[in-house]
Amino acid sequence: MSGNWRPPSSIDVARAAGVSQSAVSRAFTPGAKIAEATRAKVMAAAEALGYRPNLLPKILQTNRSGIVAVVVGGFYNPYFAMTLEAFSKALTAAGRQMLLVRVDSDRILDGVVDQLAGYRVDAVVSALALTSQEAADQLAKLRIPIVTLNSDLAGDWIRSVSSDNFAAGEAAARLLHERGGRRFGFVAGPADSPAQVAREAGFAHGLAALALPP
DNA sequence: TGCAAGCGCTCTTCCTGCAT
DNA sequence: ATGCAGGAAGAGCGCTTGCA
Repeated sequence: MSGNWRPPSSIDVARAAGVSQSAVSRAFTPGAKIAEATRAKVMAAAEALGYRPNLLPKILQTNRSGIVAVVVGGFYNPYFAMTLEAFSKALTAAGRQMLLVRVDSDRILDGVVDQLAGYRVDAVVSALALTSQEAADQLAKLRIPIVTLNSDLAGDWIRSVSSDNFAAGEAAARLLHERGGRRFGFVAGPADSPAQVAREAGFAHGLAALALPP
């Protein structure tokens, strides 16, 4: 294996086919005007060399990669796997590709914003929450839309699917009380999870409203 | 159909200023 | 005079696209 090896470029194909590099580009561009004979020569040369167009320069020019980053915190939850499968099918059907990014945190994706910006992804989808305004601003500056869960941050480039965790906590306290419960415990989730904090606060508030000890 | 500009980034080369 | 560090400038990457 030579360290200097590189895949064939459009220039290599052009040289082999006896046409210009731009003719090769047109041959691979759907709808571009090019004589059938020229296209056939280009395709034959491309086949012989094993040429496949490099998408990176296009990303360079258009600033659009066609890639949607999906950020996950782990695969321990079967719900994530099911969601991923459905999501990747939908993306493929829409002519997009999926970049799967795993972060160490189970709840917060702020730490990978730099990385995502570097890949020039078209959008970010995550079940993790975006918690810092700084990270949100960075994505907004690059005009990268993000769809996330349970983020309080708002902006033109952020869409968040949220549940009212505080109200859910209150409702849980009320329901348990209605079913005859008199002494309550709370099995808490991770302390750095905004959803967990809101649920716990809502639960405590619900108990207080019922004049019950926490 | 070909030429050439331009996209954003990295790497290399060249130049300048400073310390020894 | 020499060596080093830092900054500026230019080349190169592979492709698309406007124009001739």
